[in-house]
Amino acid sequence: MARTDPARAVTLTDVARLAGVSVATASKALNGRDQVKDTTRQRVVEAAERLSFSPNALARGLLAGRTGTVGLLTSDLEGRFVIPILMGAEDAFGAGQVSVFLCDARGDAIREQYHLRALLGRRVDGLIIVGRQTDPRASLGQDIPVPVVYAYAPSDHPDDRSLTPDNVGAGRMAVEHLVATGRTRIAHVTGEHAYAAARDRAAGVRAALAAAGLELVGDVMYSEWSERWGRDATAMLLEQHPEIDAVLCGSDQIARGALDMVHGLGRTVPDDVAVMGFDNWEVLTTNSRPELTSIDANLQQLGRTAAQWVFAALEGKDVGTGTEFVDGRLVIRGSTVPRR
Amino acid sequence: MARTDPARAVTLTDVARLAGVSVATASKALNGRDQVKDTTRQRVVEAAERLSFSPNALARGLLAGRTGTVGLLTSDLEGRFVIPILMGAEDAFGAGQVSVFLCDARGDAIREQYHLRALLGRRVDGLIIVGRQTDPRASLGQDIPVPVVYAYAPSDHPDDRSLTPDNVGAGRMAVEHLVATGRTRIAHVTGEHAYAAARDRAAGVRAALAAAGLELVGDVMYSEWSERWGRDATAMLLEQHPEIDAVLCGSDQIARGALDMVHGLGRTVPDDVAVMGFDNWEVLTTNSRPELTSIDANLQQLGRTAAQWVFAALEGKDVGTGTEFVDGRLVIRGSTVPRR
DNA sequence: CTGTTAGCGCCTTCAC
DNA sequence: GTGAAGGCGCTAACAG
Repeated sequence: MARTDPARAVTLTDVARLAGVSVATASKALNGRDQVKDTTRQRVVEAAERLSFSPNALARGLLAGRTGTVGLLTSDLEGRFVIPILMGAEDAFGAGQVSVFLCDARGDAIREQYHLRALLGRRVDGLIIVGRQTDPRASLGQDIPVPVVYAYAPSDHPDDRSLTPDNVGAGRMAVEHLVATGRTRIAHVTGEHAYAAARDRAAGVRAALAAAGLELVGDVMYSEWSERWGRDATAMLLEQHPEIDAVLCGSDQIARGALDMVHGLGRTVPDDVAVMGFDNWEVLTTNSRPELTSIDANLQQLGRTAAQWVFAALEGKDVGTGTEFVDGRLVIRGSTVPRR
Repeated sequence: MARTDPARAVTLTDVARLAGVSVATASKALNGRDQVKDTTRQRVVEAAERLSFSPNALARGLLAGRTGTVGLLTSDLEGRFVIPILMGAEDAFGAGQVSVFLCDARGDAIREQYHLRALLGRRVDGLIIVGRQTDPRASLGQDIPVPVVYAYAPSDHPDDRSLTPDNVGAGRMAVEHLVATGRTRIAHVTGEHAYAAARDRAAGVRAALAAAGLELVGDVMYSEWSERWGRDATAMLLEQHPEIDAVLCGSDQIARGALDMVHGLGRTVPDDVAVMGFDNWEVLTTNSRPELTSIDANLQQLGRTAAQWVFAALEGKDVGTGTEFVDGRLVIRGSTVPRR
């Protein structure tokens, strides 16, 4: 293991001493201030490199009031949503410029408070709160001393700033794609009715069908977000409505189950029946046979925007209030369009 | 959005003034030092609460030389391995006691150096480096001024401290389970030969078969870590070796493909053929029909141990050097044992 | 018991 | 150009 007792971290004082200047001069030299003779700067820089000096960001932050640090507080156990959001945020901040504290509250309000206190104590410059559903979540309140952006799960308070996928639009987009590929007898199998994501997508589906002069085959089928449900629902559908030519599923998991069952009942995808899902979870969509068309929620983009808002707010810009919706993106694969 | 210009964060000085004591006394009162009169402590605590004071961890860290902060530096894009490890680390540290910086180098050495500098500049107390394969990775070197533990991907330097899944043992464990359920004609379909995980598991498989007086059916089949390969390989296997009674797959993804193909060729799982995988990736294992037996790598445990080592090293304890292997855990589901 | 003093590492005035 | 001094918020050591 690396040296455990580092004697003492190297400080600006050490660099200054080695370069034979005062700390003030060393500071100026290293920070590109212009009131330093070139040769002096040279000496200081060399000394810093020789000691592999890295300035103490704590001391700097203490003085500056900025820490270059952001908290990402999530309740998304699996990391399925939070990871792309984290990556988007890193993109926006620039690697190494801003570091991100990632805390997982595990759906526990007490733990969330703990982490919140810890983050504020560490003087993060801003907070991004990531939920695991798109249903509004309880606001952290208005008296947090740093900018807060709610991502994925919007805040339930209108004065907060939130960013969430446009699931109504995603539902619409899905149906428009199916209609464009010539499908007219479309069913919708989705997850729990308790989830806004399920209800919103269904609303978009209905709207787009109406706009196309079509009707949904059967009712929207709500149940659990699982492959099992996808299989069961599809079996019922094909039994009751054999004329179906598309099963639009509320998630990629459900779609995988649907795909399975369509095959199991001797029909082909996409020729007899198109199947598509939502989320574009690649491990599911790119490994099925055929690969699965899906709507990607653009979470990385969402994370990038959230980070930009935090940043903008820090600079005193007004980023507004309320919830903004991020457009999804259609990813077409073999389950809706035959390879030619 | 929350208040953007916080005037100024509330400081111990504010609390002290409101309570009518000196900052030193306020500090002692809030930190449970015993040389404070009870009524005074009361007043200070009340003042702190009224102002919702939270101590500046930067200032504290500056003084103490400890920041209560750990860096988790990963190259695991998907977060599949890093998330359980992060959670284990949080468990070990205790929520709110230690905060974790999560940085994703995205497999880029330059970006890794950037993040490393940033983390050291922020004076993390320790580092956990998480790779995305179990193959040894380049050491960060011996002159990092804080304890470093390599998790999942061990370091290639013998003086570093590493923690990685015991894949040989996992392979053995898998075969022992299959043999215990009465299987004797076992094939092994796995991922890329370039991955130590694939080779190690295969070595364990061979060892356990030999110990049981059995032989592998055909050769170990190496190719890609995908469902597609699981399907293709299984089709070939059942064609060439129709006597097979178990397909042991190198990952859950491959196992899903195998399951698919066994069904597709009109055999039943687990009655005719048992199927099992590795990793216990629940979205795959618990949604198949039947559910998939797998070996869980105990990554959360791995994260917990890594964190404990960092912690121990910080307290000057010797945590040794070299690579330690974490045992896997057999998770039995319907794909190897029929429900009765 | 409480207050004063000093200093953690750094940066920013302000003299020289 | 360079150095000395002050202060960011906090705690430990020492006075009172």
